[in-house]
Amino acid sequence: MAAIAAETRFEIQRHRILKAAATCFNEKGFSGTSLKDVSRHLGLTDAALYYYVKNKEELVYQCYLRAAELGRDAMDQARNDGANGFDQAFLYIRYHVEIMVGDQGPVAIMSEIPSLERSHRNEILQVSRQHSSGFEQLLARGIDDGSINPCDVRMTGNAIMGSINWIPKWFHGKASTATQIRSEFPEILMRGLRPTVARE
Amino acid sequence: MAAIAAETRFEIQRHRILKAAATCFNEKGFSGTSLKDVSRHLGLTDAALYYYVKNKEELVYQCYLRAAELGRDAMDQARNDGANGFDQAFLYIRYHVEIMVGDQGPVAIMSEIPSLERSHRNEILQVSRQHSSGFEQLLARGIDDGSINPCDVRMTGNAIMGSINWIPKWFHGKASTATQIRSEFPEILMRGLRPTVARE
DNA sequence: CAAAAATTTTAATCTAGATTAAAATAATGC
DNA sequence: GCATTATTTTAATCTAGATTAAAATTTTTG
Repeated sequence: MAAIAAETRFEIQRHRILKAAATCFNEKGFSGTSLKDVSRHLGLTDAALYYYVKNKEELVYQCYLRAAELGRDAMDQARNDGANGFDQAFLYIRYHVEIMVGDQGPVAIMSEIPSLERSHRNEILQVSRQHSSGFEQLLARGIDDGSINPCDVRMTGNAIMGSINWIPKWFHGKASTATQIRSEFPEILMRGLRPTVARE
Repeated sequence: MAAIAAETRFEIQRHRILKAAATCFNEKGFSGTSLKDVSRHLGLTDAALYYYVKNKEELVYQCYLRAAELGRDAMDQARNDGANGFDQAFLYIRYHVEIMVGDQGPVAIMSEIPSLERSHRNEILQVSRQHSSGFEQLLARGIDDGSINPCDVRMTGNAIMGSINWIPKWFHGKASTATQIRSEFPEILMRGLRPTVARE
């Protein structure tokens, strides 16, 4: 992950393109955004994009791949940093939210998987499933170690991931809102999971 | 809402079309689904759809409109049936979830607003905002009447609505899952909002 | 600075998919 | 059963947008 070596001009530009594409995809969906939409964001011509990606499908694929990688990083980090299941889940949410609203820039939410070509689709789906089940495991661990109140981890996971995935639909880059999301969302999403105080 | 008068053949068919369209839109997005995709679901030709709607944009518009109306109904009902803020919010979630997984059939999540033509877009956006703020009001009422723990209603509302809106992305009609969602989601989404037991 | 390599644009082409008009078929009222 | 109306299909047309090749421009290197 740590790229000490300076990125080449090519890599930088490619990166900018992915970001612009992610913004557009989140707003209008994959099929709804034309390559002109993307290139306009960068002051380029649509044809120029082909110097960086093979075609439009490849562009989404790369966007989704990046999203998947960032998600995986968040998961690794959370597992590493958290002391128990609750903390790990909490941190995972924090890191994931950071990805959605932070400087890593707009991340494409994976909402048009069917548009990917078969092999790409399978790859993304697989990573995505690992991801969901990874989060469910954190919850399960928390229940196990007593840091999380027993619950249906599958449904709870779906609920929480949905909240996060939907963020780009209403968050449009306003800095103060980003701050709010960062500081409140982890608590909001996890507050129902604290173990109830034992009654004596 | 209660349509005692039998629907005409035309209305029935139109309704079937909207449902098929909603299914497709949720899977591939508005721009990603062709009219062939929709008509194939019904054993029709793409051209036949034009007997029922003016054009493709009108099709999304109708889908979104229907979603908005159902949402409004859920809100009215919840306000009517609930005794306090918490109950109303809880019921709203229940009714809304029912819309997403129940027999009213697939409802198009409003994820490609920008594709609508200006006037339609404004209308849908307006209804949608009323809707969000209506839910936030329920939460505020709950905080007021002591049935909900003080919290940021804006962020909490966004979190909850996101969870619900994302459902179609992972729920694909399996009856047992629908049952699970129905019975668990309202509790999952509201469990963090119960007022903390007063300490004495 | 000149040559080579990298990047971008211009100008076509090509295709999927929206849309329409006219023809064909099915349903309904009498 | 016939005439009328409702519905659907067939067969075009039309267009936006993806893609490509060749030319132009910019950047880098020695």
